[in-house]
Amino acid sequence: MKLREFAKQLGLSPTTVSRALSGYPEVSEVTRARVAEEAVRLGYRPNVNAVRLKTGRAGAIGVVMGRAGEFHFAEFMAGMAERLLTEDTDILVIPMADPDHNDEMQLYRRLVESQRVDAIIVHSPRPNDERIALLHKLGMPFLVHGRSDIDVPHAWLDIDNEGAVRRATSHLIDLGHTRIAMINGRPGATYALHRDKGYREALQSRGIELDPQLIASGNFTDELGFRFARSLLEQSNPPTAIVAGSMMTALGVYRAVRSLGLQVGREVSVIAHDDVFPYLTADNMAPSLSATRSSMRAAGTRCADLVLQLVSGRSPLDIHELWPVELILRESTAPVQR
Amino acid sequence: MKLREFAKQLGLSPTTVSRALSGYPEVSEVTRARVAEEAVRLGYRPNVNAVRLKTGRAGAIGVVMGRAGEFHFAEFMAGMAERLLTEDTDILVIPMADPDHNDEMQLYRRLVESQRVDAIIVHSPRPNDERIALLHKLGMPFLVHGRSDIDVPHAWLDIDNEGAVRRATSHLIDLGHTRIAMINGRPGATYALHRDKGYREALQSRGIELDPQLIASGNFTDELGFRFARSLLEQSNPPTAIVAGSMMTALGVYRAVRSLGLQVGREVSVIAHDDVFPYLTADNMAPSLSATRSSMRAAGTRCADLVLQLVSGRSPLDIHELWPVELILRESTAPVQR
DNA sequence: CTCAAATTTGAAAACGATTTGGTTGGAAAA
DNA sequence: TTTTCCAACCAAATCGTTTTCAAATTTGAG
Repeated sequence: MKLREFAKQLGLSPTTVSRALSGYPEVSEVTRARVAEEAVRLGYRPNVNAVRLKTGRAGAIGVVMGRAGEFHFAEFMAGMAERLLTEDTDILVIPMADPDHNDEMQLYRRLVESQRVDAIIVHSPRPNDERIALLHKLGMPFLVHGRSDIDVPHAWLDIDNEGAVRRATSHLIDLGHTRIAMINGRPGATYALHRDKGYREALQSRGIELDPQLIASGNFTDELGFRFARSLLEQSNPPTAIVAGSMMTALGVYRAVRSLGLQVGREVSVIAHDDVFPYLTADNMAPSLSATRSSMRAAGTRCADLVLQLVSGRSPLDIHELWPVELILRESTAPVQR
Repeated sequence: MKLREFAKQLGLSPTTVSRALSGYPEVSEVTRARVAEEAVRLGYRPNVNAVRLKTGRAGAIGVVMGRAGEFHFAEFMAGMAERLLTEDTDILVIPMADPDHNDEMQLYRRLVESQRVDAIIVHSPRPNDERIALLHKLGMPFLVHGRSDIDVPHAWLDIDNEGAVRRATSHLIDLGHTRIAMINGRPGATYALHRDKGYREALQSRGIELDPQLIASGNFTDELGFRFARSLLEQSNPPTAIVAGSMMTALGVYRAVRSLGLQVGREVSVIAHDDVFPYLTADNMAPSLSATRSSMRAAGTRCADLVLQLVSGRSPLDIHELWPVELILRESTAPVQR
């Protein structure tokens, strides 16, 4: 059913019908009601492509998905979806070609030029992120999930990674730990730098010298957690505590500790960061896992919200949200054994 | 840059340019080359919305995302993305409103009517799935990821859940186990029925009577695995083996076993189904986890491929792929202890 | 009761591509 | 030489909306 047809059935012009449905003021309430009602009854629905062509709006916001298939991606998306449910806006998932650099720039450029999205969400930005510069230059609205130091105005939402790790580390120091290992994310992303900073600051402020051997970084897999923890704990001067970075690495760390006949929450304390997954909870681990917590799903919801505001004209200049992170203490952290 | 403008710069008509770029035969090779080259140089790119309006193609395939934020969703998507990278097709993620029934039908209906997608992938179908009937009725191309008994012709791709669980269970029986518990997915979905069937058949063919107490079902969370395994193992007549359903429930089961001072691969054997995640591998669990394995990512890739074929006219009638599942034996399965 | 102002409605021109149904000029066939 | 055919190109219609500008209708003041 097309507009023409539908309008004819109502004995109205396409103009009026279009206006009635899009909520313009210059149509009487009585006809608006009638149009709305009949639209449902006869099943009229504007052709989305025609609308988009005419209005120039794409009706979608783009999310570039890395190749790694990060496990928190689904949660973030679910959060976005929740917010966009009532909106007439889609989520467009754009696969990232290669981790290759030029290619990624090409990807963003093409995405903008093809006008398939009204805005883009940029994940895991780097301190000096070309994507941000590019999007800004191209005039595409975008929201950065994470932070960047780049000298280009942009909207962002991030969690306080630095503070989270600082508090986690400090707490371990409070418990008497001095050899504290740390598993970070892939080097390059700002959040990894922030975590590193939080870790260093906590140590430094308590006069503990940093041992570079105690730091690892890479994708948040259980394997990384296992290998690193295991190799450290086998050494002569093992750490007594580990800041594990993510739920998956924490699983690996737990396994490593057990495999050596040690016990988490006794010989080794562990704190991880918990993005809050429905299928794997810190509370349920054994022993329950102390964690810095921040809901990835909530972040997705809020990001969607902010992007909608961005699209409808809000300036990116004053969109800067830094979410605090809670530290929840459970059984995996305990005073250092002597 | 619009087509008009671009064509004028080349001294050609929009017609010829359009044809040159879309690979029509009635344009000379030399002009085609020139057009292609200049398009890159001047940065001309057809407006996607105009193309879609004119051709009636949406250039996107829809995937409805459940609210649960299942952890395998990201992998499936990553797989799809891989295939669609070179194609000019987007993935549209549609949030599912409520698990409420009517709403879901509404969702699909609206999705089809709004013409935002060229095809839809339906996940976790039920034996008699109204969504399938609806999509068929509405004439929207779709691919079912999973199977349905519904009496409507449709394309599908599924893994052999029944065979996988049958083999897993049989193997446990071969090892001497007779009390074998089973954790299934949410009741209702066909795959859960298939798994149940595989389980029952394996038992029956070996003359083992089924104990309904040994079966659980629900979302694949570590919590479910833990609670169920724990409660069973505390009983007077505990199972000696558990078919754990998923990696996450397997984690819970492992925890439960350990929490009771028992050992996986000794007092209790465990087999799970592994969708192959980069961040959590069966091989890395301790003890390493015997698993039926089938790559979710590969399924995503293939589904994308099939959907593309569907869109370009291939009949759904002969698209039926049943993927075999490998059973990989590791340390978590061992002969029953006596 | 008139006339201007305010409220509703419509006709037609976009939006930016694709595609139908021609032209055109030159080579091959008669 | 004339006719036929083909390759290469183009003008204009079209996809289904939104929106500008103008017309018709109603309202309210004088």
